[in-house]
Amino acid sequence: MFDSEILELTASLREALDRADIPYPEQIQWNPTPFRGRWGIGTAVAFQAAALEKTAGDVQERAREIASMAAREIALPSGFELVQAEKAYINAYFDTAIYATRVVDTVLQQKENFGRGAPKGERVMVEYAQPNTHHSFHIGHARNTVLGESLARLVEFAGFETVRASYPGDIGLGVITCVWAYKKFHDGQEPEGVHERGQWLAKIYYEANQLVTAREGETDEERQLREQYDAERREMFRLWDRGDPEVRELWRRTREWSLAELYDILEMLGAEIDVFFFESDMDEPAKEIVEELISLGIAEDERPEGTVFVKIDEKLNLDREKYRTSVLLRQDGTTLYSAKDLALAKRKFDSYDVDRSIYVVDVRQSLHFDQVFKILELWGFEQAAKSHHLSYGFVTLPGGMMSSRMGNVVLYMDVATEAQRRVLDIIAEKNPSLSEEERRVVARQVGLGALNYALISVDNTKEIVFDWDKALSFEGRSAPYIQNAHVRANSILKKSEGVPDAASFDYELLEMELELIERISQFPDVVQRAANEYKPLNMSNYAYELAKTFHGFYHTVPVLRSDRREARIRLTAAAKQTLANSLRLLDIEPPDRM
RNA sequence: GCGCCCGUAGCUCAGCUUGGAUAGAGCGUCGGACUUCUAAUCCGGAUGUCGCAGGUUCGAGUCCUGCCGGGCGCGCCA
Repeated sequence: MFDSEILELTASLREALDRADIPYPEQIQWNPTPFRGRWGIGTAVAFQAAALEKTAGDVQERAREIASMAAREIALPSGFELVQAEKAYINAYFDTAIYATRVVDTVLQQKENFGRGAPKGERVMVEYAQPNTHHSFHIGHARNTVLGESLARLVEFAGFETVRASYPGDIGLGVITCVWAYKKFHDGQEPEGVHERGQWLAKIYYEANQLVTAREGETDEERQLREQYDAERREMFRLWDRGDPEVRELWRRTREWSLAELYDILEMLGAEIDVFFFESDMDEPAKEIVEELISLGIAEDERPEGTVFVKIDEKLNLDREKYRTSVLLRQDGTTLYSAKDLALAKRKFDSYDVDRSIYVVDVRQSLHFDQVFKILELWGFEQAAKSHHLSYGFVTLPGGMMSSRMGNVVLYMDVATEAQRRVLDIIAEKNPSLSEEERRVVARQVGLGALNYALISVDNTKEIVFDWDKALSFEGRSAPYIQNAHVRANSILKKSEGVPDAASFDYELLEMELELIERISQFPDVVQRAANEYKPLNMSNYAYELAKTFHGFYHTVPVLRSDRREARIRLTAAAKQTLANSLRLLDIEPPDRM
């Protein structure tokens, strides 16, 4: 927020060093000073300068000399009240009256747009929420969706034109296995209720997989039956591939049940998807693309004896195996997911003018996406360089991996329901004055928020072992902690009867006021950083720090009954706004009461 | 065998991409603060070979190399 002043300061520092004929690196890096109760920036450039001189003396000693000389020589730029050397660091302290006013005024002027970046002139597509149909949405899918939605909000807010894409896996042998079992054992049945129906279908999926999976010590009879079932489902997949009307209709109907459930959950999660791609729609284009790749000499065709594949390492002339071989078509000519992802990527680039393409998909598919991006590169798509697989570790259970096929999953709906139930319990105890309606709203905001925060606030590279109490923590480092800060700010503002139009911060700010203002001022930079690194975790860390600072402020700095009432009301309003903006970028709602 | 990821306090994790001032949180634990702007909060105490070993550097939790431990992946599942 203080770019021009920092530029001026840097220029002044450069001049001072030039005059003394001291070498220094091209980039002069300023960092916040680490001292509490003071607000400024510092640089360690004196160390680098001393090292660059390469004289025989002690670098530490020389760095101190340079720092104190430079601090003396620097003309005090506007907006700073002091430049001084501390050890070998050159520190510049802000004129807090000027900056406090600027920060608070900016927030209150820009409101929900505070922190929004300038348009970047690039279009980003974020693909997330790719659950398979005929399964049910579990907590692992929730991690994916919340991560993707938060990322989409971040890149959009940072200034990218953003397209949200979902890519449900609505076809494949797994899907057909479920359709097969439905027809064979449950033909014509259909339970009431979107989620009941979806979960019922997921149960059939699980049961079907039991029937076609080999068990230890099975009898000949059992084995025969299993092989018969397996043949039946594969036959059904072939019929689907040929467009058999009856199979297609059965598939379409059951598919709708899963999609209805998905749409409902996406709405709960606040994810407004702009475009749905379906795996089944990529089937035909994928076949065409494979033919093109064969004719270009990129893919090799060994049908009917073998498959169609790309030997990527060989094409790239790598001597080590890294990207290996990607198989595009089965021996029988049916498409594999690699071929379908190539078709999807092409559609994104050609029909949606995407400059950057982000895929939020779990870490198991890392090799797959490395392969897809390399094939796109070989094929001549320059956007391949700006395609990024945002991988994340899976959500496991204390007993091990979740698997729809094995039927041991924690369903998102169950967690969401329990989360809201727990919030209602706490409200009953702590805030019984809330109306029924308010309780319902708060339970949703806080319950779902807590879960979202638990999923975002762990680095995407790490696995999450799902634990009910940890995922639904309402204390400490959690969404409710941050939401509570927002509620407290709101509560002060409700009693203040309006926010003054202007106020001066030209007084000796208390340590906690200063920290709060400084923290608020960092928000726009955090937005940019999180968006550039595709890392919602940065924002979740910031939101917690901001809330922590506000809670500290709340306890130690009186607002309404103080002689700095006007300034502090404005500061409280700015804090509330920044908390709200931060929470929204995390796909968490900021409640006014809780 | 090859590739990717992880290893920081008793537990769960930030910090590493951009090297910089005493390595931080939460949970748990011990002790304090509610007739006060909502205690889903705050304040204080205790706890660290930052996996190990080298290297680069004035300076390494952060960068490089090797090793150890764990996870995941590696031609017709997605």
